[in-house]
Parts: sequence; C-alpha cells; structure tokens
Amino acid sequence: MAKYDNLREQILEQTRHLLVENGYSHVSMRKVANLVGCTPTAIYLYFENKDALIHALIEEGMDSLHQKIEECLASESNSAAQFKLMCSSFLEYGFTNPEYYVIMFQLPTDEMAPFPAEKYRRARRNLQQFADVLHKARGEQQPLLDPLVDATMVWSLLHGATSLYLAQRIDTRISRDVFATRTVDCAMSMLNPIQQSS
Amino acid sequence: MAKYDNLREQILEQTRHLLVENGYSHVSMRKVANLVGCTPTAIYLYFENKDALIHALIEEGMDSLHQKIEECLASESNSAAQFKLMCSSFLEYGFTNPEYYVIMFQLPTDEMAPFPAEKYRRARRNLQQFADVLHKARGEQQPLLDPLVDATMVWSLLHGATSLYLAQRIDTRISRDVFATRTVDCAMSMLNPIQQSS
DNA sequence: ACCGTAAACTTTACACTGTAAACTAAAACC
DNA sequence: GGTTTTAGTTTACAGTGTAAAGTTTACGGT
Repeated sequence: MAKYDNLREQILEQTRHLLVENGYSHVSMRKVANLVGCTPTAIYLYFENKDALIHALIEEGMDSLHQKIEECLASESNSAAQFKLMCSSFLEYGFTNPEYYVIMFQLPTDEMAPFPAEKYRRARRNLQQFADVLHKARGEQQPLLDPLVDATMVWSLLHGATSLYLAQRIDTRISRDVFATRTVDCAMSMLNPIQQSS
Repeated sequence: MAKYDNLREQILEQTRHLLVENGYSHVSMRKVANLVGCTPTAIYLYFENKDALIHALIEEGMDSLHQKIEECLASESNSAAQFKLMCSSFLEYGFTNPEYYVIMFQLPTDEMAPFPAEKYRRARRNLQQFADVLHKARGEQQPLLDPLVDATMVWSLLHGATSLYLAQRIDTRISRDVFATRTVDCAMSMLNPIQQSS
C-alpha cells in the first residue's frame, strides 16, 4: 500500500535540493511535491507544517557545523590554535553554505515558529564549545568574566560578519579573504580578557 | 479629482504603522490599502512595487539612525567617548526599533530587490562615521590598517549582537544590560589596533 | 471468503499573497 | 465642447500554506 519507498526521505532530499540550489525563498510545499512526484498535502503526513520541514534541515545544518567544529578540536592541540581554527571554520561554513546558514541563523523569527527548544539544546553545543575553548585558551588567567558572555561576544562578531557578508553589505574594496582574516584576528583579540568600562 | 489628500503620505503612514505594530511579515499591500481606505492597486500609482514601498521606510530608518549617531558626535567632545556612545546608541536603536532594524539590515536579500545603490550611499554615511571616529580616537597611532576594515569589524560585532538579541538567540542567563554593556566594551577594545596574525 | 479498520495517500477548497491589465470617472486644457 | 490626462477602481492571474474530506490499498480477525 506504500506508493513511494521512503517518501519522507525523498521529501527531505528534494527540499534540501531546492534550498541549496535556489535558496529558502524558493522552497514551497508545491515545488517540493512536484519534484518528489507526490501531492503537496502528502508532505503533511510526515511533517506537521512547512516550519517543521525546515527545522529538519536546520538540524542537519547544526550537525554538520558541529562536526566541522569538532574537527577543529581534533586537528590542533594548542587551545588558542583550536579557537582560531574554529573561528575561521565558522566563517567558512557560512560563506560556503549560505542557504543553510540562512535557515539556521537568519530566518525571520516573526514569520516562523522558533526552532524547538529540545532540538535547540543540541544546537547550543556549538556555542558551548566556543566558550570552553575560549576559557581554556586564556589559560589560568582570571575568569573574572563569565566565559559564556565572552563566547557570546565572539559569536556576535562571527555571526555579524557572516550576515553582512552574505547580505553583500561589505564594501567591495574589502576582499573576502581580507575580511575573513581580519575577522578572525579580531576574534583572537578577544582571548585577552576584555577590560570592563567604568 | 484627487479622491484622497496626499494618498502617498497616507500609504507610507499606514505601512509604517503596520510595520511597527506587527512586524514586516504582516505588511501586505491589501492590509495597507484597507487601513488607508483605497484599493491595493492604487498603491502602485505611488510605489513601483512592495519593495519600493519598504525602501521608503528603510530610508526613514537610515535617516533616524544617522541623526542618532550625529547626536553622539555632538554630545561628546572626546573622540573615544563619541565612539563609545555611538556603539551603545546603535545597539539601543536596534533593541528599541526592531521592526526598522529588520527591514534595514536583516531583510532576506534573495527575496527582495536590493536597496537601490544611490540611496545606499546615504546609508553608508553611518559606517563612514564609525570609521572616522575610530580613526580619530586612535589618535596619532599608526593607521597601518585600513580604518574602513576596522570599522567593518565594529559594525560586524554590533550587527551580530543586535541580530542575535532580536532573534532571541542570547542565553537567557545574560541580561540585556549586561549584554549591551559587554558588547560596547568589546567594541571599545577595537580601539587598540588589532594585531595581525602570522 | 468476507468484513472492518487503518494506513497512505489524493482531491478539493479556502484564505491569503503580489501585481498586471483593462476600465472608469473627474478634472484640466485648448 | 471635445480631448487628453490624472487618479483612481475592477477584475483577474498565478502563486502561497494548509484544513477537510474522499479514495484506494493492505492487513487482521472471524
């Protein structure tokens, strides 16, 4: 009685394809259905709604980013070097996977259901790893300031840089390489505990 | 023969109202038209399309942000103090005008026509001012590195922080005030020329 | 063998969206 | 007074997400 074999997987596959080829705005239930060969409403048998379908892809993205970050930890022993590699890898991930980056971090929050809390925890591993490495890289220096807050600063910088780059808001006189390199330098400077203002 | 007095202005007013009250996703040509009391297609007599209508509001936002930044320059004489005030004002602008911030800096670029180049120049005044003050605040220190690049770093940080805050991606254990203060501190640390990596 | 039920869909429909094309009424000009 | 221009309206099309109901197929039990 099953008309397709593993329709759910086919739906995900074609959604991923549409996303990567044409960007989020071109992902529609009807387009996905047409590619798969089923009817639009059949998708609702496997995903509660469009948001849930996208959330499945967000999870994929979070996992591949996580894996990329894990590799940074594995390929360097010095924690400062690890941190540096993590930063440049994050940037590279965003630059080379804009469609995934968009759904992971830039989706208009007021139009979309928030990424479910229980899945978000897995996503937050990424931030936590930044915090851990940042903390270690500073060595025995006084952890006066919450490492979580400082990791959030690093994340703000990296996310801001990626967002502006993807939105083509970076002055064209600045090359992509210079931009990325300087951003990483900037993040590295956050290894020195930031002095609090008066 | 004019059926409305200054229909264009009424359209802008109601669009602004819809944007601020309900966010970008609830701005539709039909809703605007209903509020104004005209037909949806009448809007096309004054704005080429929905993008052009939104661009008009983006311009408003850019201008009010510019004015806010000008005030920072006026209310402080020390350039470091100016810079600091500019940073915290930028954050405050984003935090308190999320709907404007979204259309100004976060609108999905692949769904929307880019902000027209000739208007964008006016928008870039803001970045240029950051660059100028940053340059001045560093005093006579060697301008080895392009101030534009460094200003872009500051902008990345501020934009990233604002985006993450608006998307409620900041850990709830971090209060808004702490987050803003630390972000500004972080931006201030960029006054020290960032050392380039090997 | 037959009947009931449940699974895996499809069909149809609704309320939205942006916007193109054609039509209309009133004012302005010669 | 007739013509053109302005300022709209009406109608229509192609697209969106998704709810509700209908259909087909397979399986389990008696």
